Amino acid sequence: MSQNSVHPTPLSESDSHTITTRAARTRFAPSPTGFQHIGGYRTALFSWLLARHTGGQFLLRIEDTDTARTVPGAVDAVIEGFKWLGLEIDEGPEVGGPYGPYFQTQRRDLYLNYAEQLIKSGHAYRCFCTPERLQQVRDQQRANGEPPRYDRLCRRLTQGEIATRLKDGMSYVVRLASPTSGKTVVKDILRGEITFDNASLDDAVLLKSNGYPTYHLASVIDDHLMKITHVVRAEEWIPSAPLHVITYTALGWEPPIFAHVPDVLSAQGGKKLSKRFGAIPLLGYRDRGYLPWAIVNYMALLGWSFDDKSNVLSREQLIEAFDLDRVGVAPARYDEERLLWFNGYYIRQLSSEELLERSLPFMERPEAEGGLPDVVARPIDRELATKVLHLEQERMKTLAEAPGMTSFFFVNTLSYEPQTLIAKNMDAERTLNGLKRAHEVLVTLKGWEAPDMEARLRELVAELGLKPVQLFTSLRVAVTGRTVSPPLFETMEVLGRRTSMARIEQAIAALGAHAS
RNA sequence: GCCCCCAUCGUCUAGCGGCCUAGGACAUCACCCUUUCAAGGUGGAGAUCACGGGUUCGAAUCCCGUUGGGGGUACCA
Repeated sequence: MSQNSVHPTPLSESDSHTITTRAARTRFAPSPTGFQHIGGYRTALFSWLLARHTGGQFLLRIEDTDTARTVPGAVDAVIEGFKWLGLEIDEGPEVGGPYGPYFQTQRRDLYLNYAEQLIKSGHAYRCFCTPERLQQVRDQQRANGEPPRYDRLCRRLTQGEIATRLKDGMSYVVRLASPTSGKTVVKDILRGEITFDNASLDDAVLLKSNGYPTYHLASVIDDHLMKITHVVRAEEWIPSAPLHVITYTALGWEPPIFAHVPDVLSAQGGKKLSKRFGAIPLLGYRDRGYLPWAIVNYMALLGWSFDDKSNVLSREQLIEAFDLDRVGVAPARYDEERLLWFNGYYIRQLSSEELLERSLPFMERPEAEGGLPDVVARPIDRELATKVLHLEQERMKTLAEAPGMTSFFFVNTLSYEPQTLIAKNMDAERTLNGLKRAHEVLVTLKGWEAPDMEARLRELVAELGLKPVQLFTSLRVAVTGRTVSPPLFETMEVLGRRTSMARIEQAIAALGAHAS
């Protein structure tokens, strides 16, 4: 088997069925050269969902063969990201597994052996060309309007010439001997069959001169050895997919099923989401107060849909419903508004305890990092926080908003413009009077419960011939220091009698001074 | 340049030849609820299904072309 074209069979109905029903082993194989963002995790999510849906396994493999670009901490961050999202990894670094190691740098001998095997079988060859010559060739080709490709100089070397160079200690790479005629078909479960003219293929480097494999070799070998059934990866891999198919075949292996999923585009423009174009690392969302499942739910619907109306999906529902067949092929744009909506929705679903546990870290961080004012003692009173959070729950879009929204419950002194005490269609005098009368009414109250306050204060509103807004606005500002707050009476109840009354008194004083 | 992928409301999408005078969600607007803001409810606006040719009794749905966007073109993944 050498330079023949590959003749695949079309994807039939039954193929497509068995393809998604048998237990799938999938993998996410990032290179630790940076920090993964929503785009990468979305691809990983599809992989994970396929594995879970079919009762298979999801593995994590670190493609760290580009040692120069490896970034410290990137591996830990990826794993941390999966943990945070709640997507378990069945095999990989940390958890191990029967097909390890899961770092490609620890599998060098494997790649070397297979490269050797490919050379022996004539599917690959040593190339002694220098980078300079390669560059020169490409420049020339470009100048001639030809597609830049390796000119296969070393493919024509005789055994003797090769031996001489080896003896001279010349460094070399190993290249794939791509077929030069015929066609190679890549079967993609999402896109059907993609046909490539072999004449347009390049003799890709499989093994670098430093002995490390390139993606093209390493991923093929690992995916096969790790028994990966479905390769779910970004669409940027489509152009090199024929090389992979050829390599599988050359090694005598059956290629896995490919699913090239579309990119996630940046919010601003039609560019692929990336650090350069508006992407933030996944864990950045955790720091910004996002709930992991809100992210997962949002990501799942970026390029995949269940039907014409499903929107909010639980973990169980998602796993049950997910199918590769329903993954779209058109790139989707990242939409922060929609993500925020999901986040707000899931925050509203939280129990009091969960809301507390999730919000506390945000409230307790230093003021400079967005936490409550530093004058508020840590740890924060959990009982108070629970009540307060309950009041703000349906208003929060992110957990990071908690400190800002609730600070007036925790501080001793409020600071606001006395002017804001005066409601629309009110004046200072009537406002002052209203506050004084409200104070009188509240003082006489036996208990300190919202329904009571509301009943008595509404009577007062009627007595003063005012509209509820006219009085309640003043009280709101007096008690919270802001014009926007949770419902007034519940707020006062949580705030407590002493604090509420003191604040109303302060407002009266402030307004008195302001008016005079 | 060459190769490849893609194309339905602003955004995510449903649609896989007749159920479409194109459905849902986010965003947006109005109204209701209402002590503010939210949440919730109701309703509206918003897509000549990129364009042009076919095929067909019939096309958003199939085919071809055009345009537009994206990706690849490394001893990076």
